[in-house]
Amino acid sequence: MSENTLDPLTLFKALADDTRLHCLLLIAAEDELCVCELIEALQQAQPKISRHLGQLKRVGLLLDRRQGQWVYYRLNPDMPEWAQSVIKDTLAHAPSSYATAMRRLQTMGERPARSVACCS
Amino acid sequence: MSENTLDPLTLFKALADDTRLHCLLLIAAEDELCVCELIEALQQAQPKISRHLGQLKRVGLLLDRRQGQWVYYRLNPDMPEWAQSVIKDTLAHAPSSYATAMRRLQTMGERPARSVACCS
DNA sequence: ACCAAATATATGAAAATACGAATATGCTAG
DNA sequence: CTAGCATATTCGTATTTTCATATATTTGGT
Repeated sequence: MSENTLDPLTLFKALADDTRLHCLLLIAAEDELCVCELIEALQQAQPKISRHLGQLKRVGLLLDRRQGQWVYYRLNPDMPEWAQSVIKDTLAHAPSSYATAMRRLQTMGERPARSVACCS
Repeated sequence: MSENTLDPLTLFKALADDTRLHCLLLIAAEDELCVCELIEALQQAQPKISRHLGQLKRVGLLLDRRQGQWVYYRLNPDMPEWAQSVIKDTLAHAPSSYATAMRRLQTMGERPARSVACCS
């Protein structure tokens, strides 16, 4: 299905776009986010966010799960160690740019309830 | 002159090309390499190598010094901590692809003498 | 079954990037 | 100063990537 081993070039290409990088960093910081939250945080059109999330998923950086009408994305825990380190290092550096998106996220009303699938 | 603070997006864009990534990793592994060594190791045309090295230098990842007819490139020690970590993590992962280039480098005859500029 | 909300995908067009070929620059030797 | 080697840059083109718009899919509610 999706390519198995993530190589450095593929990782860096995936991170070489503003929208993708922000999505990934926000998700890494928040553990899990749904598409509508990313749309709000980054103030970007829905197809744009969705397309980029799709790419990140396809190269093995993200996993998704559907809960009702929402789709939540999280880091793929099977990502190679070194790739996780790269993301962690980048996240720690935390430039102001991504703090802005984070603020929008936190002041966002109506965030879908993250109920851990209880009753199907 | 060159932009001062290296942001994540700029770093990842710089690493999102096969030639640039290989150049950077080889240089990181060898401390310092001249253009002709990279040409040999990567088996790429001279203007191509030169152009990519120029980009890496412009964003602040590399420094160069001229010694006679040769130009040696090395990592910029003033690069932010997190960026150095990213490179180090990637290097440690060392995919087979870049081992090939490394081998070409080591079996390369006539490598210019790296004499630390003694007599000018 | 039908409608609305959330998300995904397809389709060109526009923008960014990379490339080869030719040329320019800088250095050394004679 | 001329020739030759190593490296850099320019230029036009080809390739890749991104985008907006429209459309499809999935789910929940009525």
